[in-house]
Amino acid sequence: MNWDDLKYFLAVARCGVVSTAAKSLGVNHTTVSRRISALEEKLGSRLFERGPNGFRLSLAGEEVVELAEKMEAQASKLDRHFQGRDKSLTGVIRITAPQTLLLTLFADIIGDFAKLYPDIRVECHAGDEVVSLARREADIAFRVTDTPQDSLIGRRIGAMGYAVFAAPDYLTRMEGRPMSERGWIGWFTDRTAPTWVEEFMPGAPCVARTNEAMSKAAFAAQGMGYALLGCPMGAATPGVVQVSDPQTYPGFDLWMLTHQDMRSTARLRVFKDFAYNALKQKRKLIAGVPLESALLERAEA
Amino acid sequence: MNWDDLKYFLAVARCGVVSTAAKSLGVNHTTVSRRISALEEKLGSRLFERGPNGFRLSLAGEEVVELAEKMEAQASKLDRHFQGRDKSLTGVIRITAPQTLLLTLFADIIGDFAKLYPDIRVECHAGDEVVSLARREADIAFRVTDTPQDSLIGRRIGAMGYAVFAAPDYLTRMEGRPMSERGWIGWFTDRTAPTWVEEFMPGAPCVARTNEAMSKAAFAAQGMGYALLGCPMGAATPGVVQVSDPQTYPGFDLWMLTHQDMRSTARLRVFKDFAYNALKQKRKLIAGVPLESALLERAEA
DNA sequence: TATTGAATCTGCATATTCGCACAATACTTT
DNA sequence: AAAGTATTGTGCGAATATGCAGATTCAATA
Repeated sequence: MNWDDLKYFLAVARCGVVSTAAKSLGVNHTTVSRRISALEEKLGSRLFERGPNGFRLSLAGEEVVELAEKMEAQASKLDRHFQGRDKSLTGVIRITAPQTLLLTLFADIIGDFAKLYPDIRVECHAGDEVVSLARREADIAFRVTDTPQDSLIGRRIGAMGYAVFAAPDYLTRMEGRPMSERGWIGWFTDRTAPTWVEEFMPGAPCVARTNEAMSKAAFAAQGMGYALLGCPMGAATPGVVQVSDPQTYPGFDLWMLTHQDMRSTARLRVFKDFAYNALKQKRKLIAGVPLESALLERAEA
Repeated sequence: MNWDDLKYFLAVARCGVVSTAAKSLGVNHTTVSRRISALEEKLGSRLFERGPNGFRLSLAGEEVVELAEKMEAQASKLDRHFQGRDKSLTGVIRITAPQTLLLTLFADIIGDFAKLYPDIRVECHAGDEVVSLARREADIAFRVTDTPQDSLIGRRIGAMGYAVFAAPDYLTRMEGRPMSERGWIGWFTDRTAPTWVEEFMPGAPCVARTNEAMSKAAFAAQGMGYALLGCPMGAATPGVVQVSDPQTYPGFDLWMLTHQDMRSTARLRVFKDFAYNALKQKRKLIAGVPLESALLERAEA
C-alpha cells in the first residue's frame, strides 16, 4: 500500500467530490481518481460508492477514515515540528525577480502568501542585477536564464513565452494598411529591426524605443505600435491584446534559485514550496497560449 | 511531504544501510537514496549522517522515527484489517500456467510463498487450455498472449524472450561443420523450417519433432541439435547453453489474469501481490539476456 | 420528455520517476 | 602497502505517473 494515497483518500472523503478534492490538493482530478482506485485495488475493497454527484463513503471507507486521520495527525505533527509552529512563522524573506515578472506574476502569489503567513514579511527587489544569495542580499532569486550557477540550488519553473501585443484600437486603425505604415516598439539596444519584427511585420519602421519593459507595454497600450512582450506582462497589461503565437527561446527558462544550504529556515522552505506550486499552476500564463485560445480566453473575461 | 517517503525512511533507519533497506523494500537502492533526500529537503533537515559504511540517524532523525513508527502502526492496522489476519491466511488458491513456465519460473515463487503463508494451499494446473476464471476453475491464470479478455483484469508482466539453445558437447562436435550437417528440433506442426532456423542456421535439416516443450529441451540437452526455447526454460535446463540473442515477438507477453471481482479474497490479493513482485524481479530471466551476458553469467555460476 | 449541467471515465502527449551500469570512496584483509 | 569488499553517488534510457481534452454518465429541471 502507498501511504501517500491515504492523503488523497482523506481529501475525497472530506470533499465528497473528486474535483474539489483535486483542487484542494493542487493536482488534476484524474490523478485523484486513479489513486483512489489504486488504493481500493490494494485493499481489495471499494472505499467509495461512485455516484453522478460525487463519491460517498462506503462502510469499509468509514472505517478507513479513522485510521487515516490518525496517520494524518502524526504527519502534521511532523510537519509542525520541522516547519516551525504552524502558520505562526515569523521573520523576513528577501526575494528578487525581474521587474516585469514581479508585478505581473508574483504580485498575487506574494499577496496570497502574506494572507497565509501574516507574520512573515516579504521584501522584494525588482531587477535583473546579480545579487549574492550567499551573502543573504536575497534569500530567493527568480531569474530567466540558461543554466544557473553551480553553487545554487535551482528549480526550473518552465519556459518563458514572448508574443507580440498591441492596442485593440490601434489594430482597427491599421486594418488593411501596409506594413510600412505600422510601427514597432523596441529596445534602445536594437541597432536594427529585431528578428520578431522581420518575421511578424517585415519592413515596418520603429516608432519608439525604451530600456525598460513596463514602458514598452505602456507605449503599446497607448496605441503607438506593436511590441514584443513577455506573455505574463502582456496578459497583465490592460489595453493590449496578443496578436501572435507565443514564442519560446532556448535558454530562456524561468528558474527559482536558492542557496544550497540544507539548514535554511522554516519560513524559506514554506515560501519556496508555496511559490513553486503557485508558479506551476501558472505555467500556461508563463509560456503563453496560442493566439486563438488567448483571444477566446479574453472574450470570456 | 510525501507520506510514503516515511516508509523508506523507517526501512533505512532500521537497516542502517540504504542497499539493505532497498532490498527489503524490493526497489533499487538509488530510489531509496533519492526519496530520503527528498524527505530531508521537504523537512529541511538532514535525517541521516552519510558515512561510507551506511546511514546513521541524526538527532533530527531520531525524533522522526517515533512519529513514523506511529504512522506505520496505523498503516499496518489498515493492512491487517483488509488483508485478513496477518500471515495466518488459510484456504486454497488455484493457479494455472503454461507447463514450461510453471516448472521453470513459478516453482520457487510458489515455494517461497508457501513458506510465508503455510496455511494457504496452492493448487497448480499446468497447461495452455482455456480455463474459466469466472467459474473458479482457477483463481489466477498466467498466460502468454496478445491481449487478454475484457472480462478479466490483466497485469502485464513483460515480454517473453526466446533463444536458441544447444548442448555444449554438441557445439564442440559441430565446430566448423557446415549448416547442412547440423540439425534443429521443432514442433510437429512445423510443416517447413521456422523463421528462426532460416535466420540462425539456414539450410539445416530437422532432426526431431515434438508437441511439447519439455521434450524439446530434453532432446537439445541430449545433443540432438539446436532448439528454440523460452529463455526461462533454457536457463533452467541443465545441459544446454544459450547460443543466440533472445528474441521477443510482438504479442508474446506474459500476463497475470484474474477475475474482475473487487471482493476477491484476502489470500488471493496476497498471492497476486507476491507473485507480481517476484515476477518483476525476474523479468530479465523472462525476457532473456543478450548472448554475451548469458555466457558470462553461466561462467560465474 | 428533452435539455442542461456537473460530475466521473478513457486515449494520448508529456513530465516525472525509477532502475541499471558505472564511478567514486572508505574500510578491511592479506 | 595493496588488493578486495561493501557502500553511496551520478548519467542516461526506459517504465510509470500525470495532465489535458473529449466522451460519457446520470440527475435535476423546465
